[in-house]
Amino acid sequence: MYNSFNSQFLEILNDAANKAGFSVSLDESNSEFSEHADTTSKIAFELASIYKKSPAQISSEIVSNISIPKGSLVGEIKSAGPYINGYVSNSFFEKTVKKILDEKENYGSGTHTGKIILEHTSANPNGPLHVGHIRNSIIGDTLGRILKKAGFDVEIQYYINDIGRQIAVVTWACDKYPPDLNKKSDLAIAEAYIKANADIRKINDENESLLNESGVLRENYINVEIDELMKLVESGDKDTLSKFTKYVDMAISGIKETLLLMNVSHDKFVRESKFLFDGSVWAIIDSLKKTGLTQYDKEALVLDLSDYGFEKMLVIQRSNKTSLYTTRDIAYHIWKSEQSDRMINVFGADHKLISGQLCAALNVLGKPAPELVIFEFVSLSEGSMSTRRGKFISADDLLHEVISKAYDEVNERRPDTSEELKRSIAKSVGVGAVRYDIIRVSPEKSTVFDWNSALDFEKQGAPYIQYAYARASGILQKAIEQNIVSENLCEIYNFCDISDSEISKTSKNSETSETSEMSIFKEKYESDLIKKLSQFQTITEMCAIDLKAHSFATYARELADSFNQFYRFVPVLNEENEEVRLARISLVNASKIVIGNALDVLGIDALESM
RNA sequence: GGGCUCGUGGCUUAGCCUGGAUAUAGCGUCGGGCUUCUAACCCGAAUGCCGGGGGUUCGAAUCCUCCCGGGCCCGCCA
Repeated sequence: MYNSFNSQFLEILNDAANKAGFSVSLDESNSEFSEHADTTSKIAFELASIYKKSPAQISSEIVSNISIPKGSLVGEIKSAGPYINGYVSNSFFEKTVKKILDEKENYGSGTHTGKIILEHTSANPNGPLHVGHIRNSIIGDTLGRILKKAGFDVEIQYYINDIGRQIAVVTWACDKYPPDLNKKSDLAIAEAYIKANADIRKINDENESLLNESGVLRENYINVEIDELMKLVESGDKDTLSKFTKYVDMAISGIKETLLLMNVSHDKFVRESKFLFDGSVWAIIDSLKKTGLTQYDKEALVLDLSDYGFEKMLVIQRSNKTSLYTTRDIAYHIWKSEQSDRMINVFGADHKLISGQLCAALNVLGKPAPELVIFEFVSLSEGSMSTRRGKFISADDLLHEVISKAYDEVNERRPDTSEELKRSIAKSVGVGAVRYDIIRVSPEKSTVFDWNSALDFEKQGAPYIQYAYARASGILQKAIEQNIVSENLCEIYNFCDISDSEISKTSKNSETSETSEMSIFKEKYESDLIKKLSQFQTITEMCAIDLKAHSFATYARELADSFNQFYRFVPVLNEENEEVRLARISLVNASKIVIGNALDVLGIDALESM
């Protein structure tokens, strides 16, 4: 509804500016949110230099030519120095609430079109997800939900490295140290992987000390065996391949369990090996050779990307003729581009260089490159996390600790509720707290994980928003119990019914109106809340276009804030006037719908009570 | 060493792309509010040379430049 209001504002302003003698054509970029008004335009600044007048003078000249059509969502337009401020009309409020009640869970959906393949998480199957990985998962998942809400057709993929060197290490490791089947499968894989890496390091260290004496570097026999495994798997050796697959599947099933716990889902899990065995990797190597930009460095095939600002050659095939992640990734992206209009990848900052090279290589081949959402690292106070070295905090540990803390909280507040409900609320609150805490910070900020702050979920975080939803539910529940409204909450207040087409009809040919229709919503807390509700779609689309999930988190918090203030100051069930009471119940219902939609976009459970 | 990125009250953080009205919010601190729809709530107060210098501009947290500090990357790993 805010979108409609704003475009009407711009239309009126455009007419007024032309009438005042300024030749302009205003679009969305000429208005913005403002703390001083419901919308504002800075167009006077732009016109000032052209017409050699002060911005304030231009602003007042435009405003004196304003004529607001009857029935408009715009109630008033004023100049404030150089700014031109727009305010909603009284009818805006009832129309907004009505629209929400009509559209329910579809309220706020955008009209964007196009197929997007969004890739996120894609962590190596060598262990459980850690607190760094889930920043990727949560940013990716939330972004996916935002894009879907904005109207895009989104397919979410997890790209599984199932044949790379690290998986050869996993396979070697699990052969030597069989994974403990009593443990969660991804953790069991990690334990073997960590031991194997320790073995490799130990031999390397020993070799280095021998090198000091003899000057000849001995080959690390484990690396030799791992190289052998890679050659076997690439040649399609059945036994080796089935071992790789077995361990990868173990890790992935554990990872999926963690993702499920966090409300993160993928539509497809795509295996790297697909692009090796269907021959596309070799086809790409051939195509790259034809560009004339490749050469051999020793036995390895390398690609010259100096035209794109990359100084070093990009290796696309090892000297032993096995393939590399980079090359398989090029194949993957070409495959994705063939079945989508846009590709978006969520990557950690460590992938910045390689993904830049990937885009350059795709460009060399004349293929579309993905859009990148890069997030900075989550580290530990003692340094970077590393699965290989076993230095990480698993997502499972974090989630279980937070859920357990949430349980204590619920137990204290609602000692009488059933054990089952308490556990369910704790899970929703705990997961929500983790998701919100991660998504609220913009991705380019690097962070240091700290148990104290992780467990001390902020007051105005997910539980705050969930609480606002639960409060709305509580009022509606009571309203039904008291027989004020029917079970299905239908037709509880009869809002004036003016369709949008009637609005635009009147806007063309009517004179300036007094726009004096009164609104049933007279309290400031009501109108502030409704204005926030009306912004849902505008905010969602802004976040979708900018690929900024964290801005949505801010909006959701502000929305809850507005509702909590309304709740505190405006009586609903206790309101004496029956008509006003029904209107407020409608507003509570509308708030519940919009907060619920916001929580859904954030992947956080909406709770009827907590 | 080179490239990328971040630096905003005690702590965490929005705004920066696209310069403009008193710089956003939370935590913490201090003070107030439950016989009224769940206090996981609400209200109020204090706290900022927006890392530092220089520049562009009528106007800079925002653009340019240099410097300082943190993070990431610079593998025939992914």
